[in-house]
Amino acid sequence: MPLDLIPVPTTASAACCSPAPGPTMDATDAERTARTLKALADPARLRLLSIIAAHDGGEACVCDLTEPVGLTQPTVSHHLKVLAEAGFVTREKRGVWAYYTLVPDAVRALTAHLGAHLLDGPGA
Amino acid sequence: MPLDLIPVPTTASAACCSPAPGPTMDATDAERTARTLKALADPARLRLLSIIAAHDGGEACVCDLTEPVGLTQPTVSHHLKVLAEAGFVTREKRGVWAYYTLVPDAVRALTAHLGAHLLDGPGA
DNA sequence: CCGAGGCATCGACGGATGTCGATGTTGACA
DNA sequence: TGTCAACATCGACATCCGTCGATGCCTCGG
Repeated sequence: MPLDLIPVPTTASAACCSPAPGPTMDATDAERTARTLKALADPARLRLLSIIAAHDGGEACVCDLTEPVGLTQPTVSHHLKVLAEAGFVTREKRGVWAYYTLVPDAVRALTAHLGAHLLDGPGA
Repeated sequence: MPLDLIPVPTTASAACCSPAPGPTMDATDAERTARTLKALADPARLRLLSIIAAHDGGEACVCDLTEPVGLTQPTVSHHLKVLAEAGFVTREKRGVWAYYTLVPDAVRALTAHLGAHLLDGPGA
């Protein structure tokens, strides 16, 4: 595109609309990070993770979780599935019970990723 | 409800359904944290924050943000409002332009809060 | 005083999400 | 083998959320 076709802002008094000095988060990364954050952005799921983390060994079965959060068993199962798909917990079936275990590295990876892009960003 | 009406699990072979050893995140805190996380759990808002953080001084005006994210101006304005209400950015109007500034402490507070409840939880 | 431009708000629409009851699946035990 | 219990899946519903076009507000320049 010819540069002389771009209208020069003759009345632009101050310096505004600079393109973006440093590199920013690309669309793919933003989508992945947003999906991971969505898994955490729910009161029930936060409480479930907190209860699991409070248990010895960082694991708990569904029957430990249904009553404290005040939701039905299918709903709790659904939330645990969301957390598992996001990588925050792993599922292990022992006999009749299903034990969910916290994955601390998933939490650490998320917080580190946010910090890298928003705090110690390459542009700062 | 009379306790003797509760059927005793005579066949409960293993130890399951323990109440919860350590203290967990209460409902109010979970709701507040979830609301803050929801503000971040969107690809457009993550990119907006990233672009703002990449600018010098951690501030940018709306005209800097509309084109990179590929959304209309009203949509960008809406996302910025969500981010401002969650405390991640502050708005300052200079002349005709509105400058949004990143609040790093908001990001740090969130990640620290998550870590405190899910990693170095009081029960671990 | 009037026009232009940057930004916020409004109203509406489609899609995603949380919740439930009902049902299926699977393992333990008699 | 049949029954019970724990958990997952399904279908349905209400609600929330992201997006847009249209419009209003406010500031600057003429």
